[in-house]
Amino acid sequence: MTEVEKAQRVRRGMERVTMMDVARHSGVSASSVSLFLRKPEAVSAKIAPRIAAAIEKLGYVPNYVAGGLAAAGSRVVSVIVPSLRNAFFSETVSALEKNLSRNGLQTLVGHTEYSLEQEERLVRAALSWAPAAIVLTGNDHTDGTRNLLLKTATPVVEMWELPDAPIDCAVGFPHEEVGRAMARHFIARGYENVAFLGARLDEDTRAASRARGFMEEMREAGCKAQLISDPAPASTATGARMLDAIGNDVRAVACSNDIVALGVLFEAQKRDLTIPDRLAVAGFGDLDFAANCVPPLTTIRPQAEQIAETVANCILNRESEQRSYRTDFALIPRRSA
Amino acid sequence: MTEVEKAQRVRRGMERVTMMDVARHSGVSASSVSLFLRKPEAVSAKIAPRIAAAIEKLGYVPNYVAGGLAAAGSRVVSVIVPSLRNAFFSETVSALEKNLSRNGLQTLVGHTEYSLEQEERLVRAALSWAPAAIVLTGNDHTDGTRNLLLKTATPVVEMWELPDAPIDCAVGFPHEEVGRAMARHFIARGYENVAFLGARLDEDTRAASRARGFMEEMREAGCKAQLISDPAPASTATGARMLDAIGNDVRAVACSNDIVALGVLFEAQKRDLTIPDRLAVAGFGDLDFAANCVPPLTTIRPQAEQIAETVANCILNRESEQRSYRTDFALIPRRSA
DNA sequence: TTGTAGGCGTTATCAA
DNA sequence: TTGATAACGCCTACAA
Repeated sequence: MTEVEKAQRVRRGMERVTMMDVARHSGVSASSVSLFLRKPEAVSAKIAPRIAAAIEKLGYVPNYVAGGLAAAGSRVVSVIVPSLRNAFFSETVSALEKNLSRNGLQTLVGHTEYSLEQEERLVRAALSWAPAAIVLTGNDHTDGTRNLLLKTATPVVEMWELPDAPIDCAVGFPHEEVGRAMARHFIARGYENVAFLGARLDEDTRAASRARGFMEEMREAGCKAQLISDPAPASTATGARMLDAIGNDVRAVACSNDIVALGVLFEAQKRDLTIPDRLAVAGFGDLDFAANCVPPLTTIRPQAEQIAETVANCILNRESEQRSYRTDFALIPRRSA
Repeated sequence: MTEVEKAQRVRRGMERVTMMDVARHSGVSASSVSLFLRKPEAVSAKIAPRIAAAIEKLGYVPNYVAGGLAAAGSRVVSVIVPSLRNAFFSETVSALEKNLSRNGLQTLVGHTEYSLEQEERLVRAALSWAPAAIVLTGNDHTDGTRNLLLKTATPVVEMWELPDAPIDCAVGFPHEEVGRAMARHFIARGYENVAFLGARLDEDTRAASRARGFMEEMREAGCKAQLISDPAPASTATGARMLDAIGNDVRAVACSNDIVALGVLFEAQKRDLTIPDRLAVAGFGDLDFAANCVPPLTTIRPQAEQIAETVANCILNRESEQRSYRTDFALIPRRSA
């Protein structure tokens, strides 16, 4: 069979250019090719260019599947987030991918749509790839997920939250404290009748923690605080809708996140409620628009990049096991509250 | 070695529960276990429960790496997008993942940050996983990428755009027409001095196509149209900044996308420019806030879900090769323009 | 219906 | 430095 014929068969998916083909073509053994691919300097200057030329000519693409099997462990990291549509997580995944790919690791994403059962299914599938690590969001998992993960040797990182009993590593910050910080900000400004507007709190346990911290701190300060909750996902429409549910005498609202807060801003504008004089508004996330909207939004900046970097470090330097890393967050006061 | 000992070794990563272990434990052969896993009904009612019990007890997780090698083809689909931070693509990836995982396919994402060289690297890595398919964004690729993909038997889908010469399948819509549609809308409303505000047009070739279509249609109608371009990524800040660059007599602006348009809305509000009386604004994307902002935003709805579904179909029904599928888009007129 | 044998394309271990 | 050889864990014939 000529090389042209082989190329045709390859294109039709009947065959595939293997390391052995490269070896034959350059007159060396497959092991030398393998060695060249992993440590080019370990092979003599005589055959290196021959191998390189053969790879180029034959269009050889290494097969990581076979490599992973032989080496007992693949170069993929499985990242499981609640939703990619959520800016926090798409940003985290984005930053994580950047950090990992720099080190030759690839990212396999899954999203749970906030379902713990779906998460378990994804974890099971992820484990099937013998990944270099598994990254999960939060600390709320089914028993099945937990058992699966406790039983495996695969490094596990839980992110965006700090569990009391981490499965392995954890990177995040305490959301209750975020809620408390926002509450103290409100108290300092003299807002004594306030509300928390929460979207999908049953599923978004991090937002629920923020709500809890906020409510507690407020009540401990003797303020009147009500918790509004909408089962719909966070959106500007949800924010606008929740504004209907609060009493006329509420002076300030803390929102699930900036999207919800933006909805409140718009709705307030429609109703001619002056912000912050008539109603103060705060969000969470410091998304792109928070600094530019009218008025600019008081919010909490959570440092998604720092989380991603720390997670990547956890995975790359495996010496540091079973540790929890706390990342920063900062309250950014702006004109809206 | 007792089972407890084995479990310990597994946890330490020294060993792994294989199909053979399950087979031994349930007193059948490995092929029966394999068969059970793929076609549970093909195995006798006698041994099926025994196998199931052993899998459960041993915590067996199938190894897709080995499976993929033996079956010559893995169950991953590699999806490469410019950026996950961009709502269009995170939504597409999200919808795609949903459609694919329903059919037992997993999603491997990569993002290029709008670099064609990075895309080539990602394609090379993707190919190494012997994926079931590769999904790319747009039709602008390096020669290397194109050659790599032309040479392989792996199905390729280009999405979000309709190339003149697709590599394999393509799913999307013509962005020039989107720009023209927006221009016609402006013309119908009597806006005769207009501008296009483009973010990162050198890299975002789809936005550039929209800009081109818009400008051409406008000029063909004898209107005055200027093209503003900012090298920064699309953001509200970029939108606000670009508003500075247009002349005082411009009556309407079409934006790269809704985020940029939102920035314009905010900036206009700061300057007390009434919208749409003093300045009409239109976006692209129909993002969450477009219907709720003040005033609501005239925009183009691109149907990311339809794209994702069609791409998934292309991958799942391989009979339909080398076809281009055109997806819908619609101009949504709202108060801003 | 169940079991046996061979092979998928690499990597790791040794010996030369 | 290089090359032969044995895994890696599973799937797919084929045989029983």
